[in-house]
Amino acid sequence: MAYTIDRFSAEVTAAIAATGRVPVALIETTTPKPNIPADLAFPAFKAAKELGVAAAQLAADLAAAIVPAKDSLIGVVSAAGPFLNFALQPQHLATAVITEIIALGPRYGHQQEGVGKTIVIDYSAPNIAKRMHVGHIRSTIIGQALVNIFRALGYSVVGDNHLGDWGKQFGVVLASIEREGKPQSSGETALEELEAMYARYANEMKDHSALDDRARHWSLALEHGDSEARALWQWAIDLSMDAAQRNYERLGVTIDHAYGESFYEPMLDGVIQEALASGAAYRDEGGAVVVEELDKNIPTFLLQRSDGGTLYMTRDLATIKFRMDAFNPARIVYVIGEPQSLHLRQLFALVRQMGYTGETELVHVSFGTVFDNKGKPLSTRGGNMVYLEALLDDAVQRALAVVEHKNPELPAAEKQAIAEAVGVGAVVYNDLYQDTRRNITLDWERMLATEGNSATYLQYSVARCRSILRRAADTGSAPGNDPQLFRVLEHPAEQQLLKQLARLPEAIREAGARYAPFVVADWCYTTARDFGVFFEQCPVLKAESVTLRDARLALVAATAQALINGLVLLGIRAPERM
RNA sequence: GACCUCGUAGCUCAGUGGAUUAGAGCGCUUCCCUGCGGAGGAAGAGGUCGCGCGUUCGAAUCGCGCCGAGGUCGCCA
Repeated sequence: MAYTIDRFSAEVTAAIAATGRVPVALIETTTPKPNIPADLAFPAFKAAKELGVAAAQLAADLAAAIVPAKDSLIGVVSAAGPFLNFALQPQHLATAVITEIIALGPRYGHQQEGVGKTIVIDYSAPNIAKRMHVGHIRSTIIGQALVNIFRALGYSVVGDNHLGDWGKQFGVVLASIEREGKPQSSGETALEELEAMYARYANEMKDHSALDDRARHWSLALEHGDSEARALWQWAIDLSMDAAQRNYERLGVTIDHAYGESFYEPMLDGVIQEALASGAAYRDEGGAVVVEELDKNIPTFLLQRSDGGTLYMTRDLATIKFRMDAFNPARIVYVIGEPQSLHLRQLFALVRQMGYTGETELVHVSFGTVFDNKGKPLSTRGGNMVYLEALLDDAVQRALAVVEHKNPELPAAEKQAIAEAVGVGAVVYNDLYQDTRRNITLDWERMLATEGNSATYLQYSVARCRSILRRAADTGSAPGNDPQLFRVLEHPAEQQLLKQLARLPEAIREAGARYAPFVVADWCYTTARDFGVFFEQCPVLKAESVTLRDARLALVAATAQALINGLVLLGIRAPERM
């Protein structure tokens, strides 16, 4: 599928090549800054240097030599110093963009680059026996957005929820249950009790080695299939996943698999043996399996404890082997916090050394830590932890209050649904509107803002579009569908909006290439702003002519569609009205 | 000590080699409802792009060195 924006780019390259003045290899075009009145530019510096002429002269010669065909997307071609500028032909732009959005509907922006390739995305990964909190929301939300984006790019995406359901930490959970008894409550309350028990135990464990031994004992019992340990373990998993599932549903998160760390238990011996056999690891005097000097910047780490227990790293190693066998992916993407970047560098270095991954690309999409408004990291012990369910509930309550104020006449059920979409959307957007690598400060007011660069503003823009279309339908008019009609959309605000709509495919590609959902978020925001300007300057229902009205209605419909497509990728719903 | 991430307007962020005005939002100062949703739009004030040296015709952008913030570094995950 060649989108309008791609055809324009291809036509520009072809037009330059057709002059015979510049070798094709030297034709690189760039998107000019917004203040430049052009849509694509050819900076002539390199080519001019290569050809031994002045850049400005080359640009001027090319401008004179290029004559776009009548049906070309290329409009005005001009030289501005050393730059050769190409503008889109306004009428052809309008026709091409609107017809392709109408034709593709929900698939507008989707493409084929990933067809035939598989990507495994590892995300969310909540800890069993704990509530989900703001620390988990980032991986969950960013991961799901990446899943959506790569699917839109045509990849076969396998999402995997790598549950923290194993290891010594779980031994601590079991030991604390042994000591204090199993919580009798249910749901998040039971998880809250488990967390408190865990915290008490872990705290005392630091000074009492007997407690530490007991935790290790339970972790080994679990590994060895002890029935009591397994029964408690399964109970904790069911309890935790029920709670997690409620959060996932609200967030629009669906994860294909949830193998969890425990799934890899039977494979751990095998990978340890392979690591030893390959020479990547050795067993030291104490019995621990050590990997060292993979690279001068990779510190030594362990694959097995001296007591025979396995580690996070052991399970991650087995996980990669399993994923290669099961999915043969082109890439495996880990959506995990920045503090784990060393762990992943170590893991990646080891699997490459062992030859597990071949051509497969291993990627760490890291994200920053969440801090409270005083700049302190969120922690259960610090008493400033924010739990996901409570966060969502609070956001929805606030949204509901606004809906009640703005649109009191709506049915109660619809108001509730709107509040859910707006509240949850705000929380989601807070994690997606900026580069994920940054640390974020939990600023309640900023997060739940309904103005400016916010989810609410994007949803509001869609609602305004829908409102116009509803009113049009009420009076018997409808968006035009004759491509020739759209040629009348020559107003600067219309042209600006059309160009922005044309860029969605490009934005999705870039978001994928950079593992950066914020690129899509940014596109949505810019689109909403361009629509806002159009809305002020170009009356639709009261346009000067029926022709113009119907063409504008089509532009409004196309805007709503494209904006919704972008929001869907982010996991944000857009209510019909709000 | 080593390594990783980040440092752009009062605050939150885009901009990741190109065009004599570095862009948004919030906040601040003004303005726009006899037109489709004011959860909107327009205008203004506000910046030594952490600092220095270098590479280049050209650097917020690339390299090196400092400074500052956050993080990590064999038996947690």
